Amino acid sequence: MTIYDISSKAGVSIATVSRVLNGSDKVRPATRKRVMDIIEQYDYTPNVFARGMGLHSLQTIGILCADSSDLFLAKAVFYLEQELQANGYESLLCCTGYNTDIKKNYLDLIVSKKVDAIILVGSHFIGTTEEENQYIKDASAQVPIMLLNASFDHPNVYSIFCDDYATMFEAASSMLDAGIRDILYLYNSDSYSGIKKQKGFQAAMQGHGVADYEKRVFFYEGSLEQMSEIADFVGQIAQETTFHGILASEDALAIGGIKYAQRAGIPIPQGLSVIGYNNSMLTTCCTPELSSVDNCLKNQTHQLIQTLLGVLAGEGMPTKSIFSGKLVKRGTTSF
Amino acid sequence: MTIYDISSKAGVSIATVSRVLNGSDKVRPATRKRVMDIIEQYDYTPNVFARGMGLHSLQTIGILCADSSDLFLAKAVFYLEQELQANGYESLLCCTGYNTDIKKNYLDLIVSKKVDAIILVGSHFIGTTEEENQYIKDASAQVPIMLLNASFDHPNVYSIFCDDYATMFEAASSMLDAGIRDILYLYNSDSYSGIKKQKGFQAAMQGHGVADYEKRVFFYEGSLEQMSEIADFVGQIAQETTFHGILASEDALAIGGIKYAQRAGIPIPQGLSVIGYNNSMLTTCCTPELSSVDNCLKNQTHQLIQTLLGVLAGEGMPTKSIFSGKLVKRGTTSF
DNA sequence: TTGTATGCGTTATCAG
DNA sequence: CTGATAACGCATACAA
Repeated sequence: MTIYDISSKAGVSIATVSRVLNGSDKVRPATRKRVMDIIEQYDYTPNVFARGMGLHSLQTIGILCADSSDLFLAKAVFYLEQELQANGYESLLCCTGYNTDIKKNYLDLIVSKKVDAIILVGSHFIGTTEEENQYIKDASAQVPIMLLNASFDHPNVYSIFCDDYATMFEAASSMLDAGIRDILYLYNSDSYSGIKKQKGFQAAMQGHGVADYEKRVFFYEGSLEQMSEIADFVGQIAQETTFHGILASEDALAIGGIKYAQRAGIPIPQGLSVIGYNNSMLTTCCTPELSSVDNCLKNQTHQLIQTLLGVLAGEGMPTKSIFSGKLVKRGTTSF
Repeated sequence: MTIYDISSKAGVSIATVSRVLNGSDKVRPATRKRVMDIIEQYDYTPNVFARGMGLHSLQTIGILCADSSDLFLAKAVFYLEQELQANGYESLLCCTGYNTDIKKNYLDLIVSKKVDAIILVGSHFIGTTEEENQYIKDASAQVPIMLLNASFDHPNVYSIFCDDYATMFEAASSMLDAGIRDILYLYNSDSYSGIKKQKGFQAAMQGHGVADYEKRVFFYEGSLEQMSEIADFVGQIAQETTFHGILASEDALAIGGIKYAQRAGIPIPQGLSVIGYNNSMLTTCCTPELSSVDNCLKNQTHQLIQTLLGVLAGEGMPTKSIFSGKLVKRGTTSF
């Protein structure tokens, strides 16, 4: 079934069929109905390739993320795909892994697929040097780039993110205000957002006059799927560092802290306060349940798609949309 | 940049450029090099739409799943995407949700996108009646259908799954053999795989001469992200049913059981044994850690892609690939 | 081994 | 409002 078959069966030209297909208002209702009937009767669907050639678009958005099985990223991808679908766009998903060099290749690849825009999910795609980010500039010359949970200043690049610095600053401050000054900071990523969080923590500690805060920051290298190993890690730290609070850049790390405390017989939150980040489903898995920072992912993804639709429609859209997270208090904190 | 530009710059015809592009061996090495140099110099990439029209393929596989943020499905999607990517295929992701009617529309949609094959992730796509599954038959007339964690007999449909019946039978049997006969079975899905698991449980109970096993099966309706609500649910059951073992069709449900026990002051595993399913990251979040059934998802996805590649290459491939899961013993069981 | 000509199924630009 | 026709960029059968 092609547009020619339909046109001959309906007794019109292919141009008219095309107009009906694309919802042009310059078709007489009677003609439209006649064509529509044939289309439905034969269950005709336009060939996407031919359509792509004409439109230079397939109504498809490329989604790049490091690891779609990561709790946070998976949720982001899910929300994005749902909203895109609702607006008539398909999603081409690419999982790049965390290797920097490979990301560039994937971006090139997906650009060559003629997607209408590209969404970079998570802050792993933004490096600290100009050179590292050159590949994003290059891609942005071809197609709009949307950043979720990251920020980058460049034409045709739109950033939607949570102000992780301020949010972590507040989380740390609330713990400090509660009189807990010997806080451990656990993190596992030096991504754009990871660095912001850490700076927020440090600023809060500094602001409260805590001197040795730099020695209280620990990087965890292992997998976030093995909480007991994270607990081991915290246990090692505990041998040479005293702490009564844990702030983590990821819920999983915080859970490792809780597990350590349970092993060591430290009561939570009396002997140790713990705050996680992302407010994921993990927060309700442990006992007591984990207080965590909600970075309002759903709002972010919604804003991102709205911005994207605006950009594609040629409207002027904000280059940056900044949200602020908030602490969701549960059983691992008493303040 | 088109194939015409390259051909004129290289002083050859577009046919030769096309041959170079497609790795035909009927090109003189010198000519090939000359063309390749121009291609690289101008960073030329063939237009995917035009190529698609010629080849009737975009080297793209459609992936349908109900919810890509579900722990199990997310991992499956991740593994699949990685392996497809490694074999030169792109992934078009669609999250359908759990509504049956909507699934059909999505499948039609993705078929119309001319994907080379479709992977249905999870058993939610298979119904119990012929009529429910008609949409799969229809789609299979157009393109190969791959089922992950489900089974369906039809030409051009390939099933890769874990024998959930036998696996759950064994898990239940091991608990029964340990002398625990008052077992609670928790589940949250009547999908193909969900039914198999439940039947496995029932067969084991029956085989061990437990009479009232049908009254010990409970369906949980709520979200799997709120473990405390699951714990509430288990608490309600406990008011009228005695049990010393819990078998769950999902890790999250099992964790709800653990949380209930912690609240009620029941020691695990002394007073209650718990076994989950999927062996997800949740198993290491709780204390004690959750014994769970590993359904070897990674092996399944690998086998699926191998089968798919074979099918696309026109080779004869097994219609069904069946794996068997195994119980990973952790702290919530003592046998 | 290379070149020519044609088809692929649309969309879009003109006339009418 | 409708129809003819020219792109669109590539693959490929057929010629040379």
